[in-house]
Amino acid sequence: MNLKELASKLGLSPTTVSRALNGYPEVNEATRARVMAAAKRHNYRPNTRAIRLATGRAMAVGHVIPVATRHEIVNPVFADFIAGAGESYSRNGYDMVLSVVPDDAEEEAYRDLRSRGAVDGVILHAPRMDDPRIPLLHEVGLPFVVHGRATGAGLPYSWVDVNNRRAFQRATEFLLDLGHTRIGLVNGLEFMDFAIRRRTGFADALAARGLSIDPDLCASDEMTEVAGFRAASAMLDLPAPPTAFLVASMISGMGVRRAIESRGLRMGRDVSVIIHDDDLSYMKNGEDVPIFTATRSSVREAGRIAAEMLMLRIAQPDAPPETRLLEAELIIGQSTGPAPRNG
Amino acid sequence: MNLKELASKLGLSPTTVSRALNGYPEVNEATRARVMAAAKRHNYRPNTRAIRLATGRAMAVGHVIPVATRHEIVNPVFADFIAGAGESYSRNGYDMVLSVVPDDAEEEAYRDLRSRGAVDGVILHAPRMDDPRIPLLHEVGLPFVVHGRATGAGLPYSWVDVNNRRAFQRATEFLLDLGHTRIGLVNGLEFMDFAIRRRTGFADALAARGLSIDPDLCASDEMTEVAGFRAASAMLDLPAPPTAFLVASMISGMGVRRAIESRGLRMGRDVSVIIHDDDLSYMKNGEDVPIFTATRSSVREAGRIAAEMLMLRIAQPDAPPETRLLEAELIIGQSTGPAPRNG
DNA sequence: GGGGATTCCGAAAACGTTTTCGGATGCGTT
DNA sequence: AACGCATCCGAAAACGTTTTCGGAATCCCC
Repeated sequence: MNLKELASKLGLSPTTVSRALNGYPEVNEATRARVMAAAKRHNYRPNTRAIRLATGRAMAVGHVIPVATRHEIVNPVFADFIAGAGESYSRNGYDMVLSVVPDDAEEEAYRDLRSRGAVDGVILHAPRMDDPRIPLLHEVGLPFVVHGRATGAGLPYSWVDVNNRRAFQRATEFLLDLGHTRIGLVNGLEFMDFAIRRRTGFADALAARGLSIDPDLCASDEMTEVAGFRAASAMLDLPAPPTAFLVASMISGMGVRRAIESRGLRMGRDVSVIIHDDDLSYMKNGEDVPIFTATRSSVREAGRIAAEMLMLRIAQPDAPPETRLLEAELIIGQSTGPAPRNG
Repeated sequence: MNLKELASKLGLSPTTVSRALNGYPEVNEATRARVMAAAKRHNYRPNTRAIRLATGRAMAVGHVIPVATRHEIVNPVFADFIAGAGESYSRNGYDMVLSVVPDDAEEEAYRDLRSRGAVDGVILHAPRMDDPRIPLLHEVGLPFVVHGRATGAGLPYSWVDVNNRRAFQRATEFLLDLGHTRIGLVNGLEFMDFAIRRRTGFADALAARGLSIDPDLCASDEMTEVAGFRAASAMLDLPAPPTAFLVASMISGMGVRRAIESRGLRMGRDVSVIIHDDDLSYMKNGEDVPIFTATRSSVREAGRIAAEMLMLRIAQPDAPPETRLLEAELIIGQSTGPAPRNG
């Protein structure tokens, strides 16, 4: 059932039917009602392909996800962000298209999406320092919103991000208040912008108490269970091991916990741990009482917000960039306690 | 730069340029080369929207992911499957569109995708027993491939699945061979088809040794860390606790491990654990030597295969359904050992 | 009852491709 | 020289909408 058929069934022109369905004012309310009823009865749905060609809009937004060797982006955090964004899209009649490409073809993928006219805008994931994708997207004129920030990007752009610096600063202060002075940082990859900011927050809090970073107590790696285990193990085997850890994610945190417990130590008593909790639907940090003390910020909510922002930008491409800084809350769980007396 | 402009720049008709670029034989090789060169020079890319309208194909496949109350599908396993499928799609010039909808609107979402002409086919996720979506997709005539199987579906359909029954049967036999007789099953939700099959494999192996299932040693819940912890805790607190666990996923397994260790027991010595390992990129089961003994099957690979199958079906909608049963391998890690003498 | 404004609707162009149908040219064969 | 057959190319229709432009009623107001 297409527009022409529906129109002839109603004894109207396609023009009028189209206008009736799209809420244009220049159509009699009586005939509009008649058209609506007929459309519902024959469950007519306008052909997306034709709409897209006629209007010149794709009514779709893209997420390109690089894959393979270097750095794995397909992680649970990403999945939850996507889910949040997807909710916003479908509420607004947009489609979400995911483009999985080898990581050396990412820039090409953006150009491609743009010139093929497959999407109206994109979300940029996992920004790095001086991220080349930002000037690229400006150049090709594709509206975009960044999830995170990219230190060093010359041009202004829209972003939504968690206040990572502040979150880790507060977490560090909390540990310091408990008497911990040797704190291990199990960070994400430090070419990622968020990891840099977290490290800064960590360093700032230490500096404010006259302490400085011990390079032996800093690790930077993928946020996997195994990497967390490896990093924590190395630090715990030091002559002067840390009494507390600041950890980049829930998953890394599980590895850290395993390292602690496999040495016969108990988390929360012998060694304290604070993680960053993205509030993932499939990785809840406990039920009523949190397992880990954590800095928490829902990445799913961030996805919703980023999507809304992007659709707004698409509607008004010349509006000034919008930014949104989300504060993480510090929630107290069972994984922290006062520093042991004679560490 | 569109086709008409490129054609006039070359002094050719749009027809010829189109044919040259799409490899049709009725064009002189010399002019084809000239066209190709010009296309590359002006980096012309045909407009997807126009192609879709002209050819009547969407060159896109859909994944609808229900979200909200009932059952959370946005999990790491899903993410890895998507990544695998996405690789296949982009290699073949297909787009992947994700439709995130409230779970009571899932059927409507399929009808919508179909009648709007937004996709050429879909992948069906997380099939349940007597899944109503299978007859629905048959009815609306949308090519599809199921990830998993749905016991009770009357009509034939294409699927790719892991041999879950056999995997859990083998794992159970392995534990029995080690002398374990009280084995706890920490299963997924048992309205999901794969969970039913795993339970069957478990029961079959027990029955073959003259044992039967103890209802107290069976749990069925979401595959989260918390749920795994809860289930294992309950069983370990039984008067006659299990000496081994069979666990549905890596994440549940971490909860089980936490339950074991929080009781001062050691996994692999006091209590054995076998998990199912989907070989997730972000949840590797150890590096060189696996942490958990596991039945392993790459869900990413399953995604690749399912995508290939779907694109084939789209090309030949009348071909008979194709099926693909993947065997899981049993890999030995550090989480299993002989049953303790006096359990 | 004549004028302009308002209301409602339709014909046709446009979006950028693919595809059908046919036409022109050149070549080999009789 | 006539014919058939490849070979190569173009005009125009088609895909299913939206949108522009205009036209015919009807209404309102003096």
